[in-house]
Amino acid sequence: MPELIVIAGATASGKSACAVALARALQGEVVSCDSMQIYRGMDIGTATPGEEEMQGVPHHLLSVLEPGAPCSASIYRDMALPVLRDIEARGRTPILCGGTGLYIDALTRPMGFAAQGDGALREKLRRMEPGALHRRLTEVDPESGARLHPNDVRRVIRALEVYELTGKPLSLHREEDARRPGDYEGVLFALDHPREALYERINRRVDEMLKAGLEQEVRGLMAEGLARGCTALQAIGYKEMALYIEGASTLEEAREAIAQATRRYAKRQLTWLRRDERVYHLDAPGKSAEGLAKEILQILGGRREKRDHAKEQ
RNA sequence: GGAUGGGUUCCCGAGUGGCCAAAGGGAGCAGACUGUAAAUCUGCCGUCGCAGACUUCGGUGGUUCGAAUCCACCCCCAUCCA
Repeated sequence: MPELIVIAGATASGKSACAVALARALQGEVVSCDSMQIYRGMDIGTATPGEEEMQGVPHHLLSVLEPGAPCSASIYRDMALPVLRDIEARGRTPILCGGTGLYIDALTRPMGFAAQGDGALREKLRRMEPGALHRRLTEVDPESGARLHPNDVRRVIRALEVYELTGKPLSLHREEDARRPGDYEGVLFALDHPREALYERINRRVDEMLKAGLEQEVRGLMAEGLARGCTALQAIGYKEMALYIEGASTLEEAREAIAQATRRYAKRQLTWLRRDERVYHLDAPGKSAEGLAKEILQILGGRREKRDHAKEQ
């Protein structure tokens, strides 16, 4: 299984710059792994790197979907695999960079994602009350029933959906997946900051986004008549700005709400990364992107040595 | 100076004699996560802890078997009158 270098870490931890520095050192190209930067017209609020930040390094999977288009971990993987293979075919090193943990796993862990979502079926299930849904799941798939909290309606519905669509319980799909290899062996790096410092960086970044014209960006998207439930409008920064633009909040309230939602998001990312045993945690404070890239190269070198060693034995 | 309304645990906010360490929400912390993942969901949340104990509801002093809740005085805040 080929290795895939992944720059992970919470939002605002400095991933983009680090990925660029590493790409320059490795003759590599950056592949974004971000569920929101993938959308067109959402550059400011998602902190999509601009020309200058990219420093000539090719970037992929940024701004490639229409904001109204659906996306999912599975769709993302279908788009990312050919990109990764193309980069490799050209003799260059892909560097995955992004904060969407599930998307990272879609490429680096064996995940089948069973059946495609079925809107009508979901709609039908959504009409049932949560307790009944959960009881039904427990009947057809006791394992998933035990694993999922009755209030986790979204996942309960998905588990039921998978069963209805494939005739096989989700837990069985997961078991089968676990026996297959993933597409890549992920080598993940997280840029760690003390919590307070990270929150400080987030606050600063929100102010910068506002200054850079987030309001105009959101107005532009709204003018396109996006459906209220679409992916783009569930992005942090966008839903809050939409409220402000509609007059439901003040600008100051929107700013605070964005910063707060971003902090909570960062926290969830940290939880996700903490339980991922593959992650190399790098102390980021005070270090340049180049310095961090150098550390990563050292770790990669060490891994290679170990691996070659093992082969010789 | 007078009148009225208020001061509750990090914040907002319920609570008007025992069922109150005190509803609810927010924040914070921790966790989950297989086609919505920047989404969605869960737990903890005065202190120590096993039971239980201890300290809290602006301050002080009362009434009472018992007070965040009643009384007195005081301090602050808001609005109105002067």
